[in-house]
Amino acid sequence: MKNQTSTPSLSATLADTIRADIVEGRLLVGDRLPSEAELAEQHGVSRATVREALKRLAAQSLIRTERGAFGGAFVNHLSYEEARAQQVTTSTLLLGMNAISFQVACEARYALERSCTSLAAERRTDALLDTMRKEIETQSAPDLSDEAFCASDVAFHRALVDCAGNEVLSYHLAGSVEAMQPLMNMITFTARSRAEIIDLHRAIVSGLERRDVASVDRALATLEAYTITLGQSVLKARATR
Amino acid sequence: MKNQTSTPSLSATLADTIRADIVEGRLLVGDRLPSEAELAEQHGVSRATVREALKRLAAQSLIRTERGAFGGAFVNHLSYEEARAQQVTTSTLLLGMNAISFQVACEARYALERSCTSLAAERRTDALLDTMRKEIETQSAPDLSDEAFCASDVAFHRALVDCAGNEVLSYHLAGSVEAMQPLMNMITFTARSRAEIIDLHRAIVSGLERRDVASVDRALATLEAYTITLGQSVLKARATR
DNA sequence: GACGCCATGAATGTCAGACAATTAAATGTC
DNA sequence: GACATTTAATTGTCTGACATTCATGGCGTC
Repeated sequence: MKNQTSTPSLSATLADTIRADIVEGRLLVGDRLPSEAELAEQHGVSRATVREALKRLAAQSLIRTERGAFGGAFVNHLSYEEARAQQVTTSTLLLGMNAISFQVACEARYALERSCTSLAAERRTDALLDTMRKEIETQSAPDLSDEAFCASDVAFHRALVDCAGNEVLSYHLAGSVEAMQPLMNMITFTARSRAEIIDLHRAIVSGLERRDVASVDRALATLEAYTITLGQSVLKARATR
Repeated sequence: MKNQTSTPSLSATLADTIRADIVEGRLLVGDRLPSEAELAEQHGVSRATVREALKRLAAQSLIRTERGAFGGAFVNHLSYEEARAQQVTTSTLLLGMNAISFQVACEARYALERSCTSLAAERRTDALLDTMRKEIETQSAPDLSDEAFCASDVAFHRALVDCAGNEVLSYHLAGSVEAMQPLMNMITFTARSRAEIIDLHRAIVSGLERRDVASVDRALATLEAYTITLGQSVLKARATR
């Protein structure tokens, strides 16, 4: 009996009702909800309560509100971008709040990422390979900040997962990769380690080019092991400090 | 000029401010936010506006509110369960709203799920194998409804991903598997197809038992192909109707 | 008739003030 | 010390008002 929630608030209940209407298809994308005043009357609550319920739904991108005449609350079309942004927020918080070891997080991330190698090798396009090559160039700049290096790293891996040519897969993988970024940002990348990583990135691109699944997979495995090593040395440095 | 967002509402801005405080670590888990009245004064807005902002954050499970003296809004500890529930809501909506072909969704789901096979074979426990066996028994009941069959299927696959012994991986995979459930529910499972699926489930368990990665992987691949076939025949049946 | 301007009305966004409900802590009582 | 009562702080809800936004339609001018 962890969560009694003795008296769930009216605004929460109303939000749940409307959410169910949307998720279960009784309200379709683009549909306009009744006005706040109408909802208030229909459910026997005040307008303030209705508004709190609507704000809850808006926070989950389930609805969007427009002002002015013929404005109101509309069932939102959830785009991949919005969905991914939400997933990243949630996952980032989850990772940050649960004392998760760097190793476990890394293991999960690379396990997930490797799930796209076979499709990626099969379907990779020249455009995406070019994107990856450009990111490698960016990463090679000697005066690049650690943050910029990480950002380019994320962009590289996003291009990699996009190679699989499956939007749904890209959505899930990009979310999990991005959620790792704050953890990755703890690492200070020396020139030595950057060179190592860039070499592996090159191996990945070259593997995709030759549609050589095994070599891409091997490069990712090596990258995982290397990243974990880096993470552990950071942790050791902190512990002795 | 699709989204000007000319005047973001005060409650949205305030929510963003507090969200940043949480995500960027200025507010830690368990911290208590100032009372609504104090927040209203601090930010020069009314209490109603503050409340709308707080409801937005509560909808994302970033905070939780308690009533009574010494109650208030507290930075929430995001559990795996809450995080997964949110991810499922988002992903389910994304799949439902974007005219995604069953095949693409299925391909993504199984690609992701197969990312845990190697770890699962290595780390599977007897307890989890037992869970999987029990679900297989449930699925074998001849008078089982389609919904119950699907639910047991989800439970089976959740146990499978849990075998990998990595919480983070389980969180991501369970989310993507569950999000597929509404799509799976469209399928009517004949006795013939249930038998086929159960056989493959048995193959998975037996493969894990023997720590035979390749055979688990093969069973999942077959399951993917078979599920896609089933999905397509449903679509054809609908088209000719 | 065509064009631009403005009033109108409907809706959301915000505010102020009040009261109800809840709950932990302080206080009183035995 | 154990138990009942009061108290104060805080969220939850309601009411009524006003501000702001914006599509529509009417009006006047050319």
